[in-house]
Amino acid sequence: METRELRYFVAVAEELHFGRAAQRLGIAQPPLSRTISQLERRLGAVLLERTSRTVSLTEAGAVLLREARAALDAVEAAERRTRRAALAASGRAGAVLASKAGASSELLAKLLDSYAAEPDAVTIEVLLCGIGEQERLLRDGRADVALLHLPFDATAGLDTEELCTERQVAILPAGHPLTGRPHVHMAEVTGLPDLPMPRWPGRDGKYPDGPGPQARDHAQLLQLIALGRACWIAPESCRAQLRDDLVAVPVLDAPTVTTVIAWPPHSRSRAVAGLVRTATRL
Amino acid sequence: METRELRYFVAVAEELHFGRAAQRLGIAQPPLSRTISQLERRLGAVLLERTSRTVSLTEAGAVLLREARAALDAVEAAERRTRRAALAASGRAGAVLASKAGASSELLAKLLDSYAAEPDAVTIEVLLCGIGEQERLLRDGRADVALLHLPFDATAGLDTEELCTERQVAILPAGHPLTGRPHVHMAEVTGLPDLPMPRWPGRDGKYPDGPGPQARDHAQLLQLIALGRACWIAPESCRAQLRDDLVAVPVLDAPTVTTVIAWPPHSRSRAVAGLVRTATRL
DNA sequence: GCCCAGCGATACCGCAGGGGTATCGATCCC
DNA sequence: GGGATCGATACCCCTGCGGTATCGCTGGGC
Repeated sequence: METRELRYFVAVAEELHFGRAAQRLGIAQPPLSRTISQLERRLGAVLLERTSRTVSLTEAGAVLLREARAALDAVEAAERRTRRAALAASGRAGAVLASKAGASSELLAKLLDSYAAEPDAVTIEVLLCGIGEQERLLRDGRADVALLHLPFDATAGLDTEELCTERQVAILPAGHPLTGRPHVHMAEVTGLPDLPMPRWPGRDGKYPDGPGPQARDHAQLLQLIALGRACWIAPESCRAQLRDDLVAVPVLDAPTVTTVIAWPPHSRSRAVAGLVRTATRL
Repeated sequence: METRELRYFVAVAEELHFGRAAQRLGIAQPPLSRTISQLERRLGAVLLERTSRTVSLTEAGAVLLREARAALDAVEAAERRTRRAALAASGRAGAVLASKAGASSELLAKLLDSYAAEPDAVTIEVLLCGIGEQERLLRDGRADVALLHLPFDATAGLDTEELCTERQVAILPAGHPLTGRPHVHMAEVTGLPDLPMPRWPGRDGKYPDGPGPQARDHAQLLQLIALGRACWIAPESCRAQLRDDLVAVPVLDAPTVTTVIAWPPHSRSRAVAGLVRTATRL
């Protein structure tokens, strides 16, 4: 199977429409139809059920969609990592570290400082990204290593080392009645009708249903809390970055957050190994 | 990048010889040279250092070799799993489970029995394989799920669930002085000059250096022990399969062995999910 | 020191196959 | 029933992959 065939199939499987898929791929519809038929013949499996009005995935097609995405990610990763290795050899950027924007910035700063002091340190490019994006970045080679936060991020298929564990705090607008308390419980925070939890967009860019306001990033989130429209629960290390108009109160029964450093299991380059070693020594 | 290019590159990178690589690929040498040059030009990276006598990998080439193998495994897995899904849909085999030959056969039997009793059970094909082979089988799609034994097998890049933990026993020939003891310590077993540990072939098929006799599989191993030429340390569940001329003695300070069920993280099919669920309930 | 063997690169050719246009056949909607 | 929509088919062109012949370089043998 060639990656071209996989790319074509993924396009059709996602669009469920040969015409649109062909447009997306920048080719005409007939060669696309032909390629898919060839793929089906070679695999000995019907991948798509076509009536002349609708296209739908068969069981085997669903499997191939899942597997093809993974395989294409791996191919893309190979390409990106090779390019990066060539740059590294010629003295340019060494590795890319992905971290959630706004999270654990002090840990990140300490890590980068300590690593830079290592004798064989290379340049580390930092890629700040959205929630849950790190796994994809690692899989398709845009990043070599990432900081994840359990239990929020999935670590399936990644190698990890634990770095630190911390409790969580509730972020509330200054002046809210609860801010006078030395600590609170989950139920007291999640049950506030006037301060619901904001909703985050999922991977598809859509917001889940619910009562809370919509927030796209950290700045919006903090703004919403300051405006008295929402509250939030976050690792206590975020206290260092809090604005004056926000107050953090420890939540006694919130799950603790563990920050881990993660990398794709088979690709432990010198730069990644050095970063991991430095991180575990912090 | 097309898989054809990756296959070609891997062949050259492994042979470090264009002629032999071309032969292995079943093509002539010139198109191979051309394809590699094109690949290098497109990546903007020198992958191979050629003098007219020798070929060697550059840094970037080593990275691509590693990544290309992973990517090709993923593509192969996509192909195999799709074929299998098509067969499953037409009522044939449902999933392939890999397990070390001769290991934890009672657990395996219980698992297969319990799973078969599930309402939505499909046919499970069992693939008995050699030491350390399971990871590769899972990665390239020849197997969907495997039984692994920690700390011997690597679980990097796999999702796992623990099934059971057991102590280890020393396997000795009947009549050996230590067989009268209720238990022994590691040092007493590993230090026996007359009963060294057998050597196993690695992934490359070669035997490591050392004093012990060479063994290729379980039967040979047991035969060697019965002959008084070797001893072995194994999980205690293997007692059930022991021949009369062998004796198992608990080893107090041997590391415990944990059997886990493992599967590739992104591909949790219905059959795999069912097997895992059944296994954790045992 | 010269020549030959071995190896990768280059030049050139033929054709399989990937991509394009035109069109057909089927289905849904008004 | 006619038009619109969509995937499949027929046919053509040309890219690009693979083949053969050959070159250029290098190391080793005499």
